[in-house]
Amino acid sequence: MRLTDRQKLILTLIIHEHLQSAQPVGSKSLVNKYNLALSSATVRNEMAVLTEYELLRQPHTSAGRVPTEEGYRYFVGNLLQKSGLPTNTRRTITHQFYQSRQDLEQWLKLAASVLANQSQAASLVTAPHSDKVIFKHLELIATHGRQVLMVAVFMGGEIRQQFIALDNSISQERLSQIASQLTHLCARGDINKISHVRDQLDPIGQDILNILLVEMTLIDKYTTGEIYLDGLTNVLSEPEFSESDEARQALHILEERSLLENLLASTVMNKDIDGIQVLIGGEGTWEELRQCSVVLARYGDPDSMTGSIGVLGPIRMPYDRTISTVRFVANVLSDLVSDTLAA
Amino acid sequence: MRLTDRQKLILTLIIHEHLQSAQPVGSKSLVNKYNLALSSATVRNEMAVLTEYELLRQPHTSAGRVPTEEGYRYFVGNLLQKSGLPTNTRRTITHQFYQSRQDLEQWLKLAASVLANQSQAASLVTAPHSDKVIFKHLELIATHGRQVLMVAVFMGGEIRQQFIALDNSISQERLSQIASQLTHLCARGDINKISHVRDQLDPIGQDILNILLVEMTLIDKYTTGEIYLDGLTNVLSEPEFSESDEARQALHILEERSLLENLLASTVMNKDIDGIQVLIGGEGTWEELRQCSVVLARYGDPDSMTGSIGVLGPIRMPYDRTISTVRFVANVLSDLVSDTLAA
DNA sequence: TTTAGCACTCTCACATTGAGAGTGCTAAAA
DNA sequence: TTTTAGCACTCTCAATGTGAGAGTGCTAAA
Repeated sequence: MRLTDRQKLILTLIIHEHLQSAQPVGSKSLVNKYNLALSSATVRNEMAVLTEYELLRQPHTSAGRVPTEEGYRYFVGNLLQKSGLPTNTRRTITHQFYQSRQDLEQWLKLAASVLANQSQAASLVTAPHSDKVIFKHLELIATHGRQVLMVAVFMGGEIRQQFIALDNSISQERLSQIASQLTHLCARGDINKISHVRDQLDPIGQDILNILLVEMTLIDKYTTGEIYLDGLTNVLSEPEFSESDEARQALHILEERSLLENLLASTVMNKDIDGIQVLIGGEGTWEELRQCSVVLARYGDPDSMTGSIGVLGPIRMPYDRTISTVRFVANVLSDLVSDTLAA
Repeated sequence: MRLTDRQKLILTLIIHEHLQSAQPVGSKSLVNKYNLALSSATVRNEMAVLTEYELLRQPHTSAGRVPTEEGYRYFVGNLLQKSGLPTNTRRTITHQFYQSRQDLEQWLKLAASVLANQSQAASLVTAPHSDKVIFKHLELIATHGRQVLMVAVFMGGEIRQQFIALDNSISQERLSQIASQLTHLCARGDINKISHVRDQLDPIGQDILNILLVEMTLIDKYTTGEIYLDGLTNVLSEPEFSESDEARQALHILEERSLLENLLASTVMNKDIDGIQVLIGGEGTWEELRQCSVVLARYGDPDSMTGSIGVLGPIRMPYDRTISTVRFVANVLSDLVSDTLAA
């Protein structure tokens, strides 16, 4: 399927027009609005060809044309030239980041918020995560009563923590001692090796080791830690989600963590050159995303820790703008993270 | 405004009927459905009285009656007898909790999930928080590069933590030393006292102390830490939220953390006997909640740490069921928390 | 290859209509 | 005094019809 320049132009204009109106686009109105040096009949003929190619679709026999998912894919893949964000937008975003606290969590929340606002859609941001989870350091902190906070640090700076309830209350000194012992025994170890040190521990140490092992299994299994969401209500303003049923389906995937993880896991693999991925209409795989598009990127250092950021909105989405925003925010996050993680 | 028993019965039945149908309830259908030993005319007369009292409302001149917010309030306040959850539901819930990991965070997430599922509405759960924030223990954990995780533990078991980026990379040993020094200097101190110890610290210690002070101010200011939400998409299935605009407004309050905190803060004060609060239709104060009702309870130990749990749904809500569920989950959480926090 | 012209199609907004459900009122019954 | 049967009236809602408007495909001429 090779399109002539004129066909490309018409496809582009139809997408552009449909983006604003959310209505089918007719030949006549297109010619008028964009002052084309063509008659509507010619445009009609070209439209017929594009419809033949399944890049356009007619909702009804005598209605205008609407881009198909395939049409959007062609547009994103072939017609969209890489455009940057306006300078003042970039400045605003950068400014927000450097004004926030020097805190990873703040940055991630802010990233989600910026993405949601800029794209007027829902956004998601995952914390950076490493493939290699090599244990580095353990800390046990008595909080109150029998409750203890266990913090495990892994190479690369990733941490996992959880509250645990011991059988008896133990002093902070004793806890620190156990933590130090475990840290030395397990240092630089992977999961298989670590289970061998159990014999050298007292019962409490063994309990904690067990929990640590569970946690390390989890960190291996779930490729993402915390997921930050924002702008969920934005998608409700889109006309395609005025049917609350459609909206529910779309938001459900964001609320159900396991769905979201699947989505991220399966798309993380095949990046295009830019590291930006655009998933349009579920691509036949994601039933819940049939009405949605997702723009994803990874940030961080591919050699150590990476995380994902993304925007979820209706298929009728301003892809150029969204892609630019996602790309820019990913770069900002990469810079911030690699900066603080550098020795 | 004193109602006769018959008026109370009719109000109850209308609410019950409207709960299922989401439609205005007419006199004739009410008599038929519930086999009342009354004629529809009599019921009509009583309905007229209740309408006079503004407990019922007529959407249109010749339509059936719908309960007003005031009607629901009367119902919840005067007609609802305290009913427990069915035994097997209680068992299911309890089972889920005791099967989950012995971890505060898991419990809170589970509580949100249980509330959302049982009530088929949106739920919120805040972590337990104490009014008195007395510093107890500080831990500094090197993660990677210049990034350090600071964990501050307060009396009662509350913790606050954040990543901080130091100017230079520092060894874990040195960090532990600083943490220990700060712990001793600040132990049992409140904010005002703590700032005096600054002189006794080296520059790095002073930096960290500054951040600690900020964090302690924050913990004082924001009365709630983490907030767990669940079941946001549930409310989208209700017919009153089929207008996506209504739905957006309702969900927005849950998404915007500051709004949510205001809501919690202002309602936490005046409890009814049971500790259960029911906020119907925003009560004139909460514009965003005009279409919603919220059922709130506190859990934990009033003398040390308490948190909030709640359910947000449409005004046409099964209050008896929701209240029972909220009460039960609050009790379960209280038990779990006080159990692990006991020495 | 492009375009003007034309007949045809389909949606959408709007008005009309009749059935159904509900109400209030009045006068009779309990 | 309270309840009820009966009746006229009101209002919604779904179904139906209608005409304007926008769009299409096709054909024949430019």
